Amino acid sequence: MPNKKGPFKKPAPKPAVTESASTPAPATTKKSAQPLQVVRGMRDLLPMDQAYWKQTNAMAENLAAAYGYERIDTPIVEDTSLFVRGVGRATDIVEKELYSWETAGGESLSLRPEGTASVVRSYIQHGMLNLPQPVRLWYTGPMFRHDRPQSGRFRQFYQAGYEVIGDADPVIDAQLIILGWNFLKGLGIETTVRINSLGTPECRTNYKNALVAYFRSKKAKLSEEDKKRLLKNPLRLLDSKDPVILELKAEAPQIVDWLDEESKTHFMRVLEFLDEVGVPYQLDPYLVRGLDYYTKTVFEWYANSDDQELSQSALGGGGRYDGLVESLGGRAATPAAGMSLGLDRIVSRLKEKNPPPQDHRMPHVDVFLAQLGEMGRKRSLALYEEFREAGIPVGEAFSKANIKAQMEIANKRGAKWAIVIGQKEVLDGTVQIRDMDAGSQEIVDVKKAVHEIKKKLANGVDTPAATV
RNA sequence: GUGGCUAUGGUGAAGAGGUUAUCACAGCGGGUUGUGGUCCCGUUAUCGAGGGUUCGAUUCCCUCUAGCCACCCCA
Repeated sequence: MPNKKGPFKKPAPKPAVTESASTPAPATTKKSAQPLQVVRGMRDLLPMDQAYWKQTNAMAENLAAAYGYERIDTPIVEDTSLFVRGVGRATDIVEKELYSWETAGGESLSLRPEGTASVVRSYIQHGMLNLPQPVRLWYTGPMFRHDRPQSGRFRQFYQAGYEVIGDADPVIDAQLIILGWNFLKGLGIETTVRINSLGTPECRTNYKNALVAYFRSKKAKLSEEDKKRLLKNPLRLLDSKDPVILELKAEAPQIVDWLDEESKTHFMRVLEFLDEVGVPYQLDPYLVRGLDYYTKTVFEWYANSDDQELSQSALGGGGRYDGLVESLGGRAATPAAGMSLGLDRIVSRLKEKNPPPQDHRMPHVDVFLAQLGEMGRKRSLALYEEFREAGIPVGEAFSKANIKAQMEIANKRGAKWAIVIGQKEVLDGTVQIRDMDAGSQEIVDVKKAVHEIKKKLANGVDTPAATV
């Protein structure tokens, strides 16, 4: 629609149509409509999975602190040209996966498909080159790619990324790899890094030429698809699964042989650093990555798994991008490197490793208030505040009248004590404290209820914390 | 974007061209009206949406939507 300003724009009042009067039509009006559901490739992160996300996000934050990264948040929406110039026009990410639209003002905007371009833009825009170098920044948030959904592949997915801008030393590359490796290891996911070097743009061009020349000589054997790729992005031929290519690949020139001395040394040193720390890696001469900005080191983490199916997709990746700052308008050539981790995939691994309990657990409380009658309910409502202020985890089911139902909930929530307040207790100014394990009850002055529970909590054996 | 497979209550499953669509778990309500974790009973689906074939479709066909798998590619 040409005039549409955005998804939240209130629709202009239509000339009175009879259908829905003043109230918005409830979903139940017509049963014939397609049920409402999430947009393709999008998903809800449900309560039952939040513990895994929390754990993952905590890891991201802790490692950021441990390695000296500062948090940065950039907008989800950027000028389309940022990604065209940054990620590369001919990449799949830009060519077919970018969520782009034109605003009423005629700007072309896009949802970020990755984080690095934005961070570099911010680095340039805010003159971070005047900060002590290198600048280490980390971020986390949703990314968007209009891809065909599959398991572990969403159109909105989450990444945590770490960027080091302003330093050319190979130790930076190595430490990024170590960080990611520790990230995954800390969550119980053992990985191996696949690593390669693309060299400088010059090496890459030379190599590309050699590669094109090689495949040209075999052109007769190539499929139409591969011929196209030969023209557009010959490096992509290397990760083709086409058996013909796989066969030809064995004889094809390898990038390592085309690296200049400096790139070669850089690469060797990265590997030496990895050896030093004992991070397992695997040289992969065909690892290319789908973003144009990479130079020299590129890498991806793959889970060590006997299940080959699952080990197909990378859990994260990154590399050096020495030319990006300059190509996005930075004043000087500024070396940089970074990496990002796929949180959705990590969370799904975590969940596989530690399946959630079958029964949906309600949040644990120490004390549960069970009330009877209107007076009891009022007194409980007030007492609830006392417990809350005292910092004692307390639960309630004030909307239930039936005490049996309330006791059931108290039990489900793992309360050690239930406090029963009915009409009788209100009149006496007391409460009954029921020990849920023993089944015994005692009568206590209502004013001493909180104090009494505190005492019990203090000398009672610490209840085994019901985590997750 | 291309091809294939799938779609039954909140979840996981079973089912047959035709009177009340089966089972388990969860949820809610109850078991004579002030007490839990066991037990018993009740209750929750116009079988993804739209259309077609048929006397009749949830079951057959088409389209759409979504998920999964492969390709493409990546996180």
